Amino acid sequence: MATSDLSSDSLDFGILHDLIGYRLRRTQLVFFNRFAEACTDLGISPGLFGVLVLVSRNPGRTQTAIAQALGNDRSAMVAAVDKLEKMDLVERRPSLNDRRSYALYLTEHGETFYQTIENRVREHEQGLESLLEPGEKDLLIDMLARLCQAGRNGGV
Amino acid sequence: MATSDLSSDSLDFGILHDLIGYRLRRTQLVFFNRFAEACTDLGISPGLFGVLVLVSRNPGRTQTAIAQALGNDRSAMVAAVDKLEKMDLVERRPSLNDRRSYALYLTEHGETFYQTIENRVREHEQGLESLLEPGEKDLLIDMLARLCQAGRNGGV
DNA sequence: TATTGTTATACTCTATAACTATA
DNA sequence: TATAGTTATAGAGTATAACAATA
Repeated sequence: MATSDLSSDSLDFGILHDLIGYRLRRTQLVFFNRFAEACTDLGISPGLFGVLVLVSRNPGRTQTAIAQALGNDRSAMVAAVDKLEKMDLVERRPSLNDRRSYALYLTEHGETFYQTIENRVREHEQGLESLLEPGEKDLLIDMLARLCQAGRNGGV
Repeated sequence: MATSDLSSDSLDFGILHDLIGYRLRRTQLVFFNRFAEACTDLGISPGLFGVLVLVSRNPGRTQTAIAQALGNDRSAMVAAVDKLEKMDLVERRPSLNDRRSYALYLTEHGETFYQTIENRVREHEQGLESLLEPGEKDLLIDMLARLCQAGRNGGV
């Protein structure tokens, strides 16, 4: 194979490298994969981790409340809570004032497990954060939060 | 329904709001949905747009070369190129020096179409970019590019 | 009538393995 | 033997529609 063909040298990305959306997608994929590497032995995906955080910080909320906060459909919560319940991390308790809904709580094991995985996630975050200059992370988070607000309305 | 229950007030996101990965996921979802709104009538998803850009800027490359540049598996390119070919935007030409592979080119219609959609995407980008202060976009792109490099090796 | 949890369903995206024809 | 394109397949992730129980 000659090196003069068109198969091996780097490609021109044109507008792609200047598009926030494209950069977001690629970077988010990196974070997702790195998260999976860091937490796969614990059986927790980024999505499940989000549920754990919200249940930990907001015990007693319903599945729908957690789903709405995370921006997911409530139907997606069923399998997620099923999985977390089978792992003995979360439990559904009958809601006191509304017999249609469950109140979600971390189990005793879930509380200690949560500390473990939150530490793991903090380490994971700090590892990636080290690619930024001091103070840049806060600005990055702030910019992403502002861009996210475009999702709340149709206009810009 | 009383307002004193635990269903309606905003939730505590704990560590989640400080995690770059979580912010990336939410923001990327907003961009994806906005892109879809802007380009759904043209039948082009963000992924297909990436293929169009790379074929436009690098005519004659193979499917595998495009796939690798975009970080996708070769097998995913088959359906993508099939779709773009049915839309008369891209054509597979037999490769001159390797009868296993195809060389990808924009069709004549693809060239004019590409100008249309690139303009559409530029408008879309500028709309979201307006949520940032002047000069912030370049820094954002730069930070995302640095974070992306964590995907090229296992270390940090 | 509206809402909660649930089920069934489907659609996208993505990755893997195996096949063929070439190299 | 290795590679390009292809196919079949499977796994996430996500969304919609409809249902029973309850509000």
